[in-house]
Amino acid sequence: MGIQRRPLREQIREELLLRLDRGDFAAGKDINEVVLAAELGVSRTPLREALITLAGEGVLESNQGRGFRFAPVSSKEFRELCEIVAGLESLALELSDPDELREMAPELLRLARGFPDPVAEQSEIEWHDDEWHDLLLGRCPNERLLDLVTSVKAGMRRYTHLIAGEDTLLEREAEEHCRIAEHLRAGDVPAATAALRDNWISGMERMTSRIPAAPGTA
Amino acid sequence: MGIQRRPLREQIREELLLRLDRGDFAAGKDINEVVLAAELGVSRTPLREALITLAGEGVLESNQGRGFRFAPVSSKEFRELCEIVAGLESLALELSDPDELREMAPELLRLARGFPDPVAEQSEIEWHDDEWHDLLLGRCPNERLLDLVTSVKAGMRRYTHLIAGEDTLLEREAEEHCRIAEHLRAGDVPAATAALRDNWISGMERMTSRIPAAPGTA
DNA sequence: TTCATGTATTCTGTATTCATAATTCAAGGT
DNA sequence: ACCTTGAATTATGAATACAGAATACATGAA
Repeated sequence: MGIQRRPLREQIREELLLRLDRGDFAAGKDINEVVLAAELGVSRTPLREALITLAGEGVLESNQGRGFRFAPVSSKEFRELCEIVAGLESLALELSDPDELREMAPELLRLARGFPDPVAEQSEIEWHDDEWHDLLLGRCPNERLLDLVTSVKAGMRRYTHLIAGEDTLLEREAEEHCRIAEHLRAGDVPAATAALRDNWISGMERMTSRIPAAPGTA
Repeated sequence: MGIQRRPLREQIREELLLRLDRGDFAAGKDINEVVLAAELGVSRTPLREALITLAGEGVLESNQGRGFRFAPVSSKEFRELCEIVAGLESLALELSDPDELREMAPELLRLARGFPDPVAEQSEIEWHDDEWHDLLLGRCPNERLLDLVTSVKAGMRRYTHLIAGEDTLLEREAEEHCRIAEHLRAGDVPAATAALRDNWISGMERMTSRIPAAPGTA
């Protein structure tokens, strides 16, 4: 590829999401723009542009005069996000060409089975999960829908690090992925859609207990 | 209410959406930030913040070095947006409390019937339609979902002015709204959901013919 | 001691300035 | 005549500067 020339705001946005994954930011804590800009080696302007973008995606919240903060986690919001993603992903599946889905099923199955690798890195696992879902939706012709899914999932990143080191959760996940892939291989899209919904809803229920109740935990 | 103190970027965003509704902007035409900022009486900074927000919502698109432009309309995108909103609104309906929906049904019916008012203003009609859908979804407990619907609908505003003066379209719309409300009154949420989906899909098909094919029409 | 009030400080929100990429147009060469 | 090339112009992307709101703190009264 040639020299990449992308707006700083996008690079900053990605860097912030990365840091979010690493759990660098205390949720609910105000962001100091000057400090963060200095840390990133950029000026406040593109930083603020990135912050505004993230606020639009629900990753951050902004209050007049008090700037931005990483939105505190709450089981209610997590539930809401899961419901949304479940709806969007199953919609994407319904809009995909059934034949192409069937073609893709073996690959999906292979990926799902190779899930609980020996002792994979945590970040590796999360990436793996994302990749599986991306592959699943890749054939959906509705590009706006795919963008939307990506955007909403960005808002869920605050919750992903909570599953750190939970092997049982991941096994259940892999199991359900297999089931979805099986349905697709059989050409039964409605069943696959239902299984996908279940995947998100049950995942939500498994997670919801480990979300701290009190919002203002310093 | 007290004194309103909101960031300029939000006010600017709304003003731009308003102008979009009025059809002030030629789709596909580049936006000159200096000129527009002067026109609005603000500096480029909050204007750019609003533009970035709108780009995140899909109303605008931005290309490196070439700034922002109102995304050209395309029947493909319109179809995609309709599919998304249909999915999101029916999801919202499914997540609502059936009893509350039934309580609300008479009001919905009343509004739907009062639809094709004598010779209402175009903007009035659009507002009326929005209000009906807002009322329909108002009882959904998933706040994030409602925000998302609002955001996606903002991206559809570029298409609303295309229905100007199409009475038959509006009549069909009112008719379908009645049908949805009837289902809700009967307590049949699945049927209402299906009707809502149909409402969007058929609306899409009715509209799709009047979207100019060529993107670069000055 | 506790609460209220005034002041100082910090940080955001907005404006302005600067640098550089993109576009336009004209001149020269094929 | 047409294409290429380069300078000039224009507009964006980014940095800096400024004004005002929000917060913290200290001082004083009840």
